Amino acid sequence: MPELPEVEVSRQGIRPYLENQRISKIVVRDDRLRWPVPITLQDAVGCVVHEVARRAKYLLLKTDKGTIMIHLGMSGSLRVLNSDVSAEKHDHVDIVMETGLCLRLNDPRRFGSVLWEPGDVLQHKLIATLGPEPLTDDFTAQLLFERSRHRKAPVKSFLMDNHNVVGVGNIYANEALFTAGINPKRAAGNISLARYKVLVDDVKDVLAKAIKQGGTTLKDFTQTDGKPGYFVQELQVYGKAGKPCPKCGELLQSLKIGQRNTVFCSDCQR
DNA sequence: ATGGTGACCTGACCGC
DNA sequence: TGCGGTCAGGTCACCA
Repeated sequence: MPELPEVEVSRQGIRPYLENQRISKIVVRDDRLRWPVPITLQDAVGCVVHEVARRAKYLLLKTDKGTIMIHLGMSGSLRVLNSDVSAEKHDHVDIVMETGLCLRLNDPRRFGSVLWEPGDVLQHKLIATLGPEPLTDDFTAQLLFERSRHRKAPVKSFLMDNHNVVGVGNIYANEALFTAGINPKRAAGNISLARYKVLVDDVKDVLAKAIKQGGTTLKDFTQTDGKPGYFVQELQVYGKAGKPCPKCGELLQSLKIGQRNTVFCSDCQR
């Protein structure tokens, strides 16, 4: 589920229940996530969460002693509920607040992670080398253009590479390249500045729109039914191989780029 | 440095 | 009903 929009929607959803509240207990039912959940995570107990931030797809629960870093991987999701609600399958970690509410991570595939960084979280190994946030002014066509010169990797792989820009996952890479009219196989180094301008605008548009719409589905993070999820979006190409292109009617093609399913229109995307 | 691949996991789905 | 194969929204480590 999580691409950047869902992570941001999750951040907004959990924030009111965590900010300025003290952590009273952390329950780790299964520490076998992408990286083992560290024992030091318990250092967060007793701390007040003063900010719920986000960097790339990491949610950052900041305290005076350090930061809890949560990544949802491919299948993770978060809920806020009363801590006495019994855990279900794949409910691996609870961060229990003094209010009696807890943040509960469910992650069937265990590709997610929960880590503890006592120092500057932006210097953490997994975060320090990341590219700019797509929804800030740091993400520019000029940057993509310069970074991509002499690169022969497909533009789709280039766009999904966290070192160039964070938070563009498979769905939105497909969507943005479609909207921008760029063939996903085209070498990144072979795309003009003008076309990167279009692409950057379209990446921003599609992400912003998804966040906005995702927000509307998120009625109440404390509900136990209906997980806070993504919902059906107006996706134009993702998951629609073999169907007509929304622009020209030609059938959408699919192929694998970097092991990921890629859908595009061979007429509209050059 | 770059780019391509395997690996980490579970669950849903499809065809036999 | 069961079994095997395939696929899935991420991303790091490793090798040529």
